[in-house]
Amino acid sequence: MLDAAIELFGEQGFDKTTAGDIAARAGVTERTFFRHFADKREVLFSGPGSLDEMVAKGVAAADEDASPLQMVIAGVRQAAVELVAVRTREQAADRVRIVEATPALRERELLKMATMTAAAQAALVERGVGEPTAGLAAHSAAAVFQTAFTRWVSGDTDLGLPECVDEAAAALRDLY
Amino acid sequence: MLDAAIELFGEQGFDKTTAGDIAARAGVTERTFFRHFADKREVLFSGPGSLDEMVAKGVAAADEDASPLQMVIAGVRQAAVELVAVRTREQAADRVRIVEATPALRERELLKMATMTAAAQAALVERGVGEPTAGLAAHSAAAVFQTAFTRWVSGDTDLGLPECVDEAAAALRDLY
DNA sequence: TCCTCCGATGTCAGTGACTGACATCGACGG
DNA sequence: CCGTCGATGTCAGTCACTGACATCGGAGGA
Repeated sequence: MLDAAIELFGEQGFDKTTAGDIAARAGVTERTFFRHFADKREVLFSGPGSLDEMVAKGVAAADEDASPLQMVIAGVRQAAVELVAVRTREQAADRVRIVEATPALRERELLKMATMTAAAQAALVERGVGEPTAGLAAHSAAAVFQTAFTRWVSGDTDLGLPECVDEAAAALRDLY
Repeated sequence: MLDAAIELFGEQGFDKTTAGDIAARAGVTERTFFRHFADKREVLFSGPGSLDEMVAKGVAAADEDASPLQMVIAGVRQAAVELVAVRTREQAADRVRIVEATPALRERELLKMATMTAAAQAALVERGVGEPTAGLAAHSAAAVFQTAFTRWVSGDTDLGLPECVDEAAAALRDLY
């Protein structure tokens, strides 16, 4: 079903593909499609294991005497490690191509990213960081992740995703 | 039309309000509604003067020998100044209440924010900042703006929006 | 003054995303 | 062999949005 969706989106684009098309290729009914996914876009965002949990785990496991920023960055690095275990760069690139081509999908991606940011913030607060600081740090970490992911997918580098995170984190430090 | 929409969303919520309802209260047809707004959500995001332009203007006007981060923050501060000239805190709070209550609207808001971030990044690049640095700085500035805006709207402070931006910018510096 | 043109609006029919209610069917325990 | 239950199919309906075409009122020229 997920495969059917990715195929069709790749072939004819997201907008030209109806929910019925996807269901048909997957051998089910449109109705069952909507029982599995809240809406048509969600097909592309419902892999196993959410970014949220990965990041939260990473933050929780971060070094005791690290700064808030170091803790969240450890969190997104952890997420990066777990992510490459599930998806190849090739798959990620295909997915990115589809998402970038459709505003509606970009929107959904931003929502997922915001959810991850909120999870990171909550995890920081859990570890005793103040609210405003946690929010700022979480957003910074999200920026690092996004920068790293974009670079990784672009193919301009041979680095793995976690190494790209390290690189982006270093660039962030240089902002000051 | 915009007023009709805000009223109805406040009264019965976004989901329970059809595009036809809004049009009817505004004394026009549903079809005309969709000629003015790309979709139902867009009503809440199509005020006069976009954040993008304000930020870009602010970045362009920033001090010559400022750091990239200082430039973008000047940009969002400029946007803050122009924004309070158009909307009262009360109006902003009403709008926030509606948006927060509806995932679909949160999504759209995130898209607008991302657009602003992209504009900020482009403005930085325009002033000679390197791509990755510009991206990170723009995201940081977006985080500052969001933090400031949230605080301003919350009513926990008597500060104006621009002053909240200053406050958040100071908190960002303290991350290091 | 009348005609013409044009932008804004109304009308209508159609597509597609999603939802609720109900029927069906196959596995599984009793 | 029967009852139950979760997953699926069926069907009808609502609503967001779109394209094609008709209408209408005002600005400007003959």
